Amino acid sequence: MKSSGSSFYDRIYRLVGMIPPGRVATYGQIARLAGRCSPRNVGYAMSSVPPDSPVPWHRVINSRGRISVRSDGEPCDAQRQMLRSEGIEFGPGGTVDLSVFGWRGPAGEVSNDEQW
DNA sequence: CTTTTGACGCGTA
DNA sequence: CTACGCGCCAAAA
Repeated sequence: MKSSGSSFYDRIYRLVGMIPPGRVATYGQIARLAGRCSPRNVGYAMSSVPPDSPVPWHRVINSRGRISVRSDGEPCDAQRQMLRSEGIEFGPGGTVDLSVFGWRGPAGEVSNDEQW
């Protein structure tokens, strides 16, 4: 398979890449699944996500169900549109109902066929 | 090698 | 509901 072993970043990308459409995961969620309980690293990893990475980073938002903002200080409008396109609805203020669109985790995706 | 930063999480006020 | 501070780990300079 692949000479992975890049770093724990690769783990983040993989977890994010397994998020099903119409679902959103939080940084803390990814951080926990990644094995490291540092939500900051997840955000940092996302920001470090190269444009050639097949990682739907737009499906990763903060625990409050809000879209994160970049260093620019303004959230990516495109991200909100993409999530909206996937069937995710935003409440007043741009909040997402994690109780409905919150990703249950790899347990709800792994079909025993997905290998790491 | 050390230091700074970084798309966060959570508790408390 | 919002605002502030602390904690966390890793990568980049």
